[in-house]
Amino acid sequence: MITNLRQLDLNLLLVFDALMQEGNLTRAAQRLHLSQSTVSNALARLRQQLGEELFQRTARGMTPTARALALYPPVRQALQLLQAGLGPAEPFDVQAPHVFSLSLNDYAQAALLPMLQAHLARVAPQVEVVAHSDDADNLLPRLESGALDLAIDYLHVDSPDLHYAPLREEALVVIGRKDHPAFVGGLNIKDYQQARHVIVTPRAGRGSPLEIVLGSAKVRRQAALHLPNYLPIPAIVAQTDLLGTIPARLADAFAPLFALQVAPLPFDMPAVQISLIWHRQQHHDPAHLWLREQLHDLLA
Amino acid sequence: MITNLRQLDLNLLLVFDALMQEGNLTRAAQRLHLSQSTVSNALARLRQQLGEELFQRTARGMTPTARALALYPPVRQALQLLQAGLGPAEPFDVQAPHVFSLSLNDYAQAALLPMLQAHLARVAPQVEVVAHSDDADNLLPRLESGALDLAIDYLHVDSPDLHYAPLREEALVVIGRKDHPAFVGGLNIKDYQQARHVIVTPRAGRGSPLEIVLGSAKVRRQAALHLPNYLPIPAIVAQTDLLGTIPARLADAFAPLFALQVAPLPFDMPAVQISLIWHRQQHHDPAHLWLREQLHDLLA
DNA sequence: CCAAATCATTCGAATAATGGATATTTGAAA
DNA sequence: TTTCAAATATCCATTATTCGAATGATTTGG
Repeated sequence: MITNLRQLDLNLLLVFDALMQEGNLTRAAQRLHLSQSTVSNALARLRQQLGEELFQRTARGMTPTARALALYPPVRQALQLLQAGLGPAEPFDVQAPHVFSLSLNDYAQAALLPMLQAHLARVAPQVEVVAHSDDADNLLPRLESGALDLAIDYLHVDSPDLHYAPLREEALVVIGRKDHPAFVGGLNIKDYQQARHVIVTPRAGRGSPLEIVLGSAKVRRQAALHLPNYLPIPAIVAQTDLLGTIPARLADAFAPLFALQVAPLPFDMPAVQISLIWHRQQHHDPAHLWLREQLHDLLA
Repeated sequence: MITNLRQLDLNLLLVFDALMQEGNLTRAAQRLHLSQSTVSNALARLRQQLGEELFQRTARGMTPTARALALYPPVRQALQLLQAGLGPAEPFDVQAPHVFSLSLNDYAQAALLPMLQAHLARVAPQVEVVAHSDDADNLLPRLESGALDLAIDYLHVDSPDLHYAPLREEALVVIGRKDHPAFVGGLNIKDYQQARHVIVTPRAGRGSPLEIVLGSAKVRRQAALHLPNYLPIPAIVAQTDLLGTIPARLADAFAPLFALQVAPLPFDMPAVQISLIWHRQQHHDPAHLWLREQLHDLLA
């Protein structure tokens, strides 16, 4: 079994690929512009290097063994990747089907995806977007593996492999129900500390910018309710005495609907910088570049 | 530029990969257990075969050119694929993160996904499922490219590349609002033909099993409303004089809620066979195999 | 301009790939 | 069974490639 690719002459994989597709050594040789004997020898070498039978001889050619069948998909896919990657770089075809997968929190989903969707429907109708909820934990590996194309987040994971492009800023405000006593005469820091809060659960070990500012300013607040999402907060706040600290744009949208009071933060905090985040593996991919441009144009 | 992979010695890609990662020819040589001169020669050959400069020499090693940076991701990914594919086949790790993408219509989504999700949450909490709506058109290419792992459908695309596994059968029934006159004294075929219907739009050129049976039995019905989905039908039927022909299980669930009348089809029609559909490229993939088993177990 | 680090080139020996000719194997038809 | 056509394997001489040690050339920071 191969554990290191140096144990194998990768050129033999071209022979394997052709052989799997032709099912016939002579025809595979023709396709490769090689002699039949060369291909036979190559196959023998491949068998020897892998230590396994790959084909069984029949009267009409070669039929693959189970092992060969199992080997074929990754080989085919790898060769296809190389073919595409080494050939001339095709620009992204906006008419072609393509799936992008993004990670972003529920507020960002609600704020950005409709805009993005409307734009895509117009300029690239075959393009699909799959949104995943934000999960700080596996961000890097998922971006690296390509399971995620992009993240939209305030997180700053310190890795030389990640690219960041500022997308927009979100200022935070405090919301509370109509007639909430904390807002009388303006919300000050004492009111804020004495109230109980709905907060968005910090993700695995990482404080949000808000938590960090609160921590360094030694402001303590008591959480009565932890949520994984932002969108339910206005409705909850409207029906309780809890305060919520949420993006201003979100507050602006919901405050009228729920008759909420909105107050600026009673302490200094810079707006939260939301960035596009991607892995350098994707940096030069034409499709990826195109999506980044679209997002940037839409939000700047 | 490479148009045919035979123009290139694929083994050189290992050198390229190591060089990209080390940024230093001497260290790359060490990592590959080759001499420095061998790697230098290999690099010269690679440059010659690609017809492009890939690295620029510096005092500390080699920095990649833009071209090399663009080349690297597909190369890295291809090598990783090969490494994984040629190595010993790892069984699927149910604890590891994994994303499966499925195509199935809205009714199947509602009927199957909660079950699947509950099962996965228990046995494979890190596994995510992405559902895509059914689209007969691009099924084969999307399954082939891996954009879709599985389809769940009654479609039978005749391709030697696709595998089918019967999953379950869906019988169809007719629904109408309470007091709908067509149901008086039992729904017969004349009632069915005279009524107007809500129908699910047949997908690109392909009739559903129902359409086919209707066609060959020369039964004509008039559609008043075409929908792309099944789930809205009960609510629509409840508020109109339209009839709907939908899966019995769906009717059973919604008839009580909307006070609907349910009648068997007034003509002979075998139950619709729903199958798991996948591409042979995926047939041996351990993760894929695992998912197929889970689905099969859940529904049989 | 020097020194240290690093990459490129040269060269002969060893190794491996190639393809023409020929032998062997396969499965189906006679 | 025998025969036959189609196909793969093997042999071998030729050609091409790879390897690494030694040496030469280049780069950049000091």
